[in-house]
Amino acid sequence: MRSDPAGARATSRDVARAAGVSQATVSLVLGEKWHGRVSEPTAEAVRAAAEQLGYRPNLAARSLRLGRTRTALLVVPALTSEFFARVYAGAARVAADNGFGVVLYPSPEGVGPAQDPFTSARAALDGVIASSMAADALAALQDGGLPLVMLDSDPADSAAAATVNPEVADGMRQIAGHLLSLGHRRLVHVAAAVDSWTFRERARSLAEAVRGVPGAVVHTEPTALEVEAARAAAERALSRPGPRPTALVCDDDLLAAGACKAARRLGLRVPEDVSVTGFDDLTLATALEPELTTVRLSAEQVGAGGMHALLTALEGRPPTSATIPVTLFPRASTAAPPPA
Amino acid sequence: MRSDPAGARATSRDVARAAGVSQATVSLVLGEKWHGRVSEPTAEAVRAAAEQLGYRPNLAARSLRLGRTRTALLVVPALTSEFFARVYAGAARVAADNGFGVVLYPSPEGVGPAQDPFTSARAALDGVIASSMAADALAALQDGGLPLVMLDSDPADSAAAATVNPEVADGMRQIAGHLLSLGHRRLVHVAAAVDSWTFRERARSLAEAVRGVPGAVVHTEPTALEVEAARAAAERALSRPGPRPTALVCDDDLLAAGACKAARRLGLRVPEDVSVTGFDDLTLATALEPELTTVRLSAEQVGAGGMHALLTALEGRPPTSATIPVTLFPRASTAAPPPA
DNA sequence: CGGAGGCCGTTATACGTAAAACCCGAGCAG
DNA sequence: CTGCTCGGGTTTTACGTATAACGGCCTCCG
Repeated sequence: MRSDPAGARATSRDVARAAGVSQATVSLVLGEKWHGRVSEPTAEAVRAAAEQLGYRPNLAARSLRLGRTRTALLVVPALTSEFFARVYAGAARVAADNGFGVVLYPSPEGVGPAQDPFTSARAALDGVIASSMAADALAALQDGGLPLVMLDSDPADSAAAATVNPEVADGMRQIAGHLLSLGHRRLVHVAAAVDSWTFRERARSLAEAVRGVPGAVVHTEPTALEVEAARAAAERALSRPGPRPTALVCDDDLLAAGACKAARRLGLRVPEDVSVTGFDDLTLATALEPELTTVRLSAEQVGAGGMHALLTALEGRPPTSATIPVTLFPRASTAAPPPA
Repeated sequence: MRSDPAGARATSRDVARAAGVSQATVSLVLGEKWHGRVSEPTAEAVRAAAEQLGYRPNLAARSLRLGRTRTALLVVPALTSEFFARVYAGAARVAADNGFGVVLYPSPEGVGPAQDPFTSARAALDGVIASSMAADALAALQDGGLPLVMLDSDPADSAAAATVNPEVADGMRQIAGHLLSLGHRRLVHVAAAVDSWTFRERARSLAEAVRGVPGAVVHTEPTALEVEAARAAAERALSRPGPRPTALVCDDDLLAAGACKAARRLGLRVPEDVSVTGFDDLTLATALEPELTTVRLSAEQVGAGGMHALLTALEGRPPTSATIPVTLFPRASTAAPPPA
């Protein structure tokens, strides 16, 4: 219900005039804290006037007045990834439950000059949640002087901030265990060539797991985070001289899709000739054929945990450090290696 | 570079004090419009003080003062879809080129009470871009009194607003033409059971195209927008009594993935026994095997077009109505039907 | 020598809201 | 009768910024 000639939004003063009260009364009534301060008939008149004028509070003015905004900024490296969309969803849910909002800032990859997240966010902020950021990007965020929560990032990058990290090392250990116990010994790590904590951790954990098994080796094949790049990388790895690897351990489900394509192009069947594993358990994992053996890493839980951590930080409590468990989902893309 | 004891952010007045000038001068200098009003040494002193104090303008105060915010709200039905992430990317790019920002509002599907996008957005807004919204949701957005641009929505829902629509009807016509010319006559439309303009348009266009060819029929099988639901739907369609359909026309790539799984579960090969087509050309389309024949609908262009339309609207010019062309990408998931 | 402009700032103000401080009349206890 | 409380409001103020309006001082020209 709006009414005014478009262009001029109604202010609380307009509502006050229409209801025959002062602006302060309008603020009290609509702020829901008028009990015992305003009589019911007056309150009702104010609400009616507000409704009739289509009044919406000016958020800028409110933020300015209150000094806090009940708004968090979520910084993600890329939005096109389902993973970060899910992180957002988790954070937004917890935020909504606590009267907060979440504004998204996809840290631009080359879009103009490196912009300042705080001003580009276009909203006044109470705190920042940064997901999967490299150390330098984090440093910039810390200069904001706002409470900071790091998700999926190296705890060493900022000892002071709260962190929420999925147990990726454990996940990779489970994948390695799964493959090794199936009898695989020659593994390829189709590794995301991205400088971030998660991927470093995945590499470290895989190497460690393999090191514990005599005769097992892992060759690392780096790739960009795209299906085609992963296909090329996997094809390289499968075509190298010497005995063929029997398992492709991919840093995420998208790369695993590329690996599957590589196998097929070389005339190899998955999983009979070569096993493939993913990571994250996105929609893609079960959309592919065969369905991917992967590790489910609940991005929603990461986002939700991040928002919780931020809320406790905003209450002045000391930074927390949470951890999100992961689960192996053995599916159709892995099997025992072919007989030598 | 921040310095103050955390908690108290530096204001322009603090900078002024540090630089030995008035607050107005700080505003002039940092506003880049000081030429001929402030001497170079003074300006330099201000900039130095600002840097040293880690000054960042208070966005709420600035918005309040200026009355406009150079910020647009993008309302999308769901963020987990790569499609909308791309719409955002396109809009954000154009926005950045024009000194604007974009704040995202994923219209929640059941998250608490139907929230008001304008207040939940947490930012003061200049305009709204709504993507793929149903009529009732659009009506709510129009009450905001802000310039509105509709993407991928029924132009009839609001004659007044600007629209940017991909030529989905043309896309579906191309898909139908492709299949019909390959010789297919018994089609199934694996149709998204979502009340929105695009999907209505796709159904309409497909029906129309088939109607023009004697002996061609299309059976509609509705499904939720999920891989598993689509698989079930496609399995139903392929198992119906009577001659088996030879092509599954899916409303988007995700549904096509489900259709492929259905075919495989029934022992049918794609494309030899049954052809499958997608829509949108997301990453998924080329991650699958076989790669999907699909229609590329540039979500980036839709987003970019939406932002352009909003910018012209903000200049007071009359609402525009743009259209985004689509292109058929014939790939490996379609072939001639098997001989009867 | 006086006034008209530049030049380089400063002072003052408004944006819309929330809330602290204040105010007034009525009821009520002492 | 006086002074206090209390309900039901109003007046006032502050948040931080951008900018319009104002004004000293120096120079230059008539």
